[in-house]
Amino acid sequence: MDIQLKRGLLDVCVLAAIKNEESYGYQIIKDMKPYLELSESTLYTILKRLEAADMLTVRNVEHKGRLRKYYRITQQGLGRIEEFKEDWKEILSIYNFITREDARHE
Amino acid sequence: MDIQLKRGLLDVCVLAAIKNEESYGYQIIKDMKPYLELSESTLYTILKRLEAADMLTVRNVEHKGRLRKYYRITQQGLGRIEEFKEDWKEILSIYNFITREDARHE
DNA sequence: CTATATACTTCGCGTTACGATGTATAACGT
DNA sequence: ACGTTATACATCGTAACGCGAAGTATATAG
Repeated sequence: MDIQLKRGLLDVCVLAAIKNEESYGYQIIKDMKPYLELSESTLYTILKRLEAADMLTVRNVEHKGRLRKYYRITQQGLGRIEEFKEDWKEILSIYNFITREDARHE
Repeated sequence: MDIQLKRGLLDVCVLAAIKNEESYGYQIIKDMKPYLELSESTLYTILKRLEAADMLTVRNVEHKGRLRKYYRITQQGLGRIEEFKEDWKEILSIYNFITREDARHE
């Protein structure tokens, strides 16, 4: 899919991935893969951005000698998802504009 | 609306605005305003980009002492709109992922 | 013993939306 | 007569963002 189209969807998508239970980077990528593929560099950048914006909190966990950072969504993060749902109405209106047919040819 | 969400929509939106009949910059902004507001600097950048990509052709017209550039969509431009319709299916799938409810709380 | 999977990090690049600013004419209000 | 708004397009600099490339390090599978 077009890279530009993914923008704006990615942030909310990551929040949605941890909406119901905390998760960590590598797992998030796998969970989102069927819907949206994103590279590791992209995800970890997004996670840092969302943390800076208080959309999620981080918890370090030692797992089989490797570091795992578990991310949990905050109230603000949940609010961001709700905002997206509002924006979606506008997106639909734009979609209708793009796919509308010329009345003269109907 | 979130700026990022507009990306990827803008290009196709401009193409859609001239899909049925040629138009010029200032008019396009007015036509799109109910759906999507964009600044002049943004639009003219997009129009140049689309022209470079052979998505549209330009025709200079003298109108009341002012220059008007009429833009007409090409076959490639129409193809781009069709591509978007394909991408839309993926967008919907992402939307469903974002707005899905936790099964345990249903 | 080598390759793959797991897990997170950093750097640099290219694309892009936009505000600010500029140029120039016509129409409208008072 | 004069100022403001509308018309119409152009350029520049900035900041945000996605991603490929490369790095570090351990565990598991073939």
